[in-house]
Amino acid sequence: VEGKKRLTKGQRTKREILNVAKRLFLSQGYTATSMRQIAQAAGITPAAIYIHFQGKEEIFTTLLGEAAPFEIIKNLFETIVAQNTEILIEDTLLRLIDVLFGHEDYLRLALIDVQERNSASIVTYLPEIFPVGLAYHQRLQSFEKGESWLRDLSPFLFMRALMSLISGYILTDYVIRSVTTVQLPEIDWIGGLVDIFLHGVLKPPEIGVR
Amino acid sequence: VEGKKRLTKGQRTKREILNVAKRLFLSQGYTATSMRQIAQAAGITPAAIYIHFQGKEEIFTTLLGEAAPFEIIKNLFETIVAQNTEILIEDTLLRLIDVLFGHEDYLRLALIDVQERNSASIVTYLPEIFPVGLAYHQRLQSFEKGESWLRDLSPFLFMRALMSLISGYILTDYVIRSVTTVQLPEIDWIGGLVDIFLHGVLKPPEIGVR
DNA sequence: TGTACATCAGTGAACGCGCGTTCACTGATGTAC
DNA sequence: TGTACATCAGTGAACGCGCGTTCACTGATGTAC
Repeated sequence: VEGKKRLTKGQRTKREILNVAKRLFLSQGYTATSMRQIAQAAGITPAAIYIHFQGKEEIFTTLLGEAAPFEIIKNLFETIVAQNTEILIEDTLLRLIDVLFGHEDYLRLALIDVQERNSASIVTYLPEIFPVGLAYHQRLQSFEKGESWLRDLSPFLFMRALMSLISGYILTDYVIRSVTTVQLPEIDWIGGLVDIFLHGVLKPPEIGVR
Repeated sequence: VEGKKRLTKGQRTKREILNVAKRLFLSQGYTATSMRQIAQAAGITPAAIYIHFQGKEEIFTTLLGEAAPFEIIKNLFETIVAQNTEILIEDTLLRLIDVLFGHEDYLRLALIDVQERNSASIVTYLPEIFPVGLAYHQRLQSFEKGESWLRDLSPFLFMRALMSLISGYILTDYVIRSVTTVQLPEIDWIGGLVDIFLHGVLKPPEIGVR
């Protein structure tokens, strides 16, 4: 009945090592975090870590593997439906940002990986995510043209614009959160950015003509 | 006449230290780069570094200070002119991306700073750049309304959308450059992204009405 | 239920090594008379 | 032009320290008969 709690002592320790290591890596980076720090935070000696992991390297890669939300994202793109293009894109972006912020740790770990370990972990997943994006773009194009519909854009450009929006939002979010000197008004940022993505910042040149 | 080359031996060594340190920090990160590595690459002993800098810390902050292009960006926003809103925004973005890619090292150093040193160096400049952005937005709004003009957006939202576009473009550029498995078509990425920023990804809902 | 043995999950000390920084010293260059 | 001295730009050895990892050992727990 307690099911989930039926872990051996070893498994619980391994879990604890991963938890504290994640916290330390995120706050200090990979190189600056030592095995002794991890051991102390987990309440064991450094040598005990080597019972559960081959070394520091394996702790980090295990964390990266656990944190990656690629399956969820893939599933999101493949199954999402809506009544027209506009709402579909809007929904997709809102949910995508939701997923990514629910896995914010992954974003930061991946950034550490790229920065300190010359390894682009995202890159290994990218060939997998690519066809998903292209299929999604095709679905967008096949909508009835009575409602608002997609402009004739290169699918690659569309995908990159989408990725730029997401990563740009996340990056500016980091910056904004660390600024305490400037007081920003309360704005529905995501809604606003998605709106700009859909309709642009300009009004159409002339009214009633075009 | 040779003017620029009239440096003392000490000044030349200091310059050399900065050059090699920059290269090492960018490729390995801050913590993973040692003073011995810097000294060896500069052709001196570690102790000699302390003649020119107080320590490792000062080398890094000096590099950050030298690399920051904030004055150029400020100047860009304040002096740029064009015949209408659309062209002005387009020009601004193209030049902004140009400046930032000309100072790509700064972007990476700033990222290292945020990641490994818990210090947001951008943040110290932000209060300075803020009024510049607001003034720019006001200029955009004051254009004659005969041509294409700006939608009625919050200036803060507009600025963030602009920052998102820029940082998103740069981030996706990193990723794309490290992917060698997928062959991408040749596209005018910047032009395409700016176009989407201006007009959105959707066609207007109905033709001839609105 | 009791005993013998294997496995599990650790400890504590040590390995060799590289870290950032300091310090006493040194030869070359510049300056004053 | 020659000499005395100060400053510049380093060297080489050492400081104490923390790093990732290994190794011999140990007590607790699980299993077999």
